[in-house]
Amino acid sequence: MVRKRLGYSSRGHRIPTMPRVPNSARGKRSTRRKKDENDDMCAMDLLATVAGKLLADQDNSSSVPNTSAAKAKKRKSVKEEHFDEIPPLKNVAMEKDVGSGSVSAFPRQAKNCLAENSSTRNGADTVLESLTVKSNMLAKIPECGSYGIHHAGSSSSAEPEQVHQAEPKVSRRQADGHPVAYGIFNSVDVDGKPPALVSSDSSSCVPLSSHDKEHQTSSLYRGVVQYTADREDDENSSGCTHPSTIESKGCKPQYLGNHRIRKLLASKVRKAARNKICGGIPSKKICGGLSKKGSKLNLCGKKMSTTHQKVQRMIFKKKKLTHRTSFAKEMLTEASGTSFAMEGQNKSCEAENYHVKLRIKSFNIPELFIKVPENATIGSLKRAVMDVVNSIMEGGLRVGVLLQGKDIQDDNKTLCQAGICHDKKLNNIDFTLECEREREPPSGVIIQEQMDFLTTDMVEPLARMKCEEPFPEADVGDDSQQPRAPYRSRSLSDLYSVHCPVQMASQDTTASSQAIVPVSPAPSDVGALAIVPLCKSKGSEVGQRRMRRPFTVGEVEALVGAVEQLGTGRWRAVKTLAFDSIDHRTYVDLKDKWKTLVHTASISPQQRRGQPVPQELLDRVLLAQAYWSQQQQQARL
DNA sequence: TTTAGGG
DNA sequence: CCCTAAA
Repeated sequence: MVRKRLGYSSRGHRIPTMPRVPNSARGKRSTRRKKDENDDMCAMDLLATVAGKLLADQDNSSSVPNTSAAKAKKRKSVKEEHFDEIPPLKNVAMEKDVGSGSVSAFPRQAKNCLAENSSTRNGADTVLESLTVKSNMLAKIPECGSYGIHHAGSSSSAEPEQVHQAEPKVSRRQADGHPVAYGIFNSVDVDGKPPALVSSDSSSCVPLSSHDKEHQTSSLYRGVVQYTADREDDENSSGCTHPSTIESKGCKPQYLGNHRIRKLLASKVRKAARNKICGGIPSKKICGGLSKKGSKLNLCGKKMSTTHQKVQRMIFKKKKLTHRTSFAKEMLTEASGTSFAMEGQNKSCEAENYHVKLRIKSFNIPELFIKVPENATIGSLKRAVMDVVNSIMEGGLRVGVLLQGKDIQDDNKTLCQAGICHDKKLNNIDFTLECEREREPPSGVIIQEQMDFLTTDMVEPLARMKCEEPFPEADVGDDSQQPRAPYRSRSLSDLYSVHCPVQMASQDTTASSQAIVPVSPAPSDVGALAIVPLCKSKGSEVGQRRMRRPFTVGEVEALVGAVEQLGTGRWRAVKTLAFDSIDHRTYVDLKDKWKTLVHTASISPQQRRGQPVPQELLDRVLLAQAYWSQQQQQARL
């Protein structure tokens, strides 16, 4: 019998008579995420939804304004609208110190259409088409990578969250889709030195992420953020400064009537969210000099307002902002000079190691749309902006690397392997900052209050926003080797080791993203996890795509062993047997992995990608696959 | 909820 | 990995 041949008999495997018996019922994650959407929904709605989610974050986090708590409570609603056309009329500059309010912005979704399409601006009043914000921001990046913003002015040092609270809340709903990119840093020098760090002076830092809040990082960078309006496309201007008018261009399909489209959209959203997430927009790229396109998020007012509507439906003005942030150019102290954000240099010649020198001068931020009533104060507007910015940052960031437009996802690959060598020209490298976090939007949210709040003049001295530099970036500078992964370290591995009996192969997950990503720690090893701060928080947003976590050799080994024993039709059992403690591997994942293993085993080694799986395991895969396939057939008969 | 497969 | 039809 086959069994014999395989040696299964020795193990006492039983023949699976019923391969498909489900064992336990543990569910994993639900698969269906988007169902909510109505068919009818148009893209706008979707966007709105996303935006709402994003906003929600803000709400949570934001809280009290420094100035007065009371005020804080009031909220204004800010909505973003999609008004496209609006050229960036005004720029609002936030001055560093000025006290200010925070403004919440809504990210625009890149997705499409939404906002952009609509071209009308509303009231002319509106006004802020584009905001240019210049501020010094300190962002902190929590360990997680989330950024904290500090507001200086306010007296307080606020605890992190507080800073804004007062601000109007923005309801965000959908944010998912887009990642928000913030420009956070100004420049990163490869050398690793962060440009000037600003200490948080007066300002207190407020971590964006509300949850984590605690993190404060040490180094802060200051940067100037400019928002320019760009569309998603904006190509990049290196200068970034140009505000572009946004027209509806970005939008593509406005209305998706079909199912298919919707689906697509949804998935795109999801993806976007994942990647960018918070922002909603697609990730932005950060390019050094070149601008990349900033993504925009749009929040659609419709949904958002739902709740809000409640009270006052104020008239909001819409603003569109796009921003690009060029982070503090000032900061660049050292670097200054070059316009490019990134440069590859050969400096390495020096020797030692070949280091790739990269400079990230600025990051682009997606467009933000804010709606505020005409009678709102400037302070409130500022606050709203701040809010938005904070919310964006709260989520935690993920850094992505694009080489010639292609996203390099293999975190284990060395720069050199990826084509980023000291001796090459690196004019095609882009970095993306994506917001990781997802939160649920509080639904209705606060809009009205915000309004009130607007009224008040609270101007708090938030004046400056400082952005701390995220570690990753810093790292980048330093070691050319892997720009992106600061924390990386092995948090994942650690986790694994803990949970999984199997040893993880050496995988070095360097990817920053991983580091950032929340990993659900097993209860037991929390400590290990700590390293990875993520904000994952509970639910990720709906749309988020899970982070890619390649199977390690150890996992493959465990999978193969389990399948050998249980067969190929009992994934739930396999999960329980070998991956019970590994939360992020669902039985569907195991099934999928098995599928790929079978495929991998059947192709030539040269065609295989990723970390090589020992041939011995692949042989077992084929054997087990053959054996169990036969068993299933017999069972059928 | 699981399986099983296509995408 | 995601998404879903079936079971």
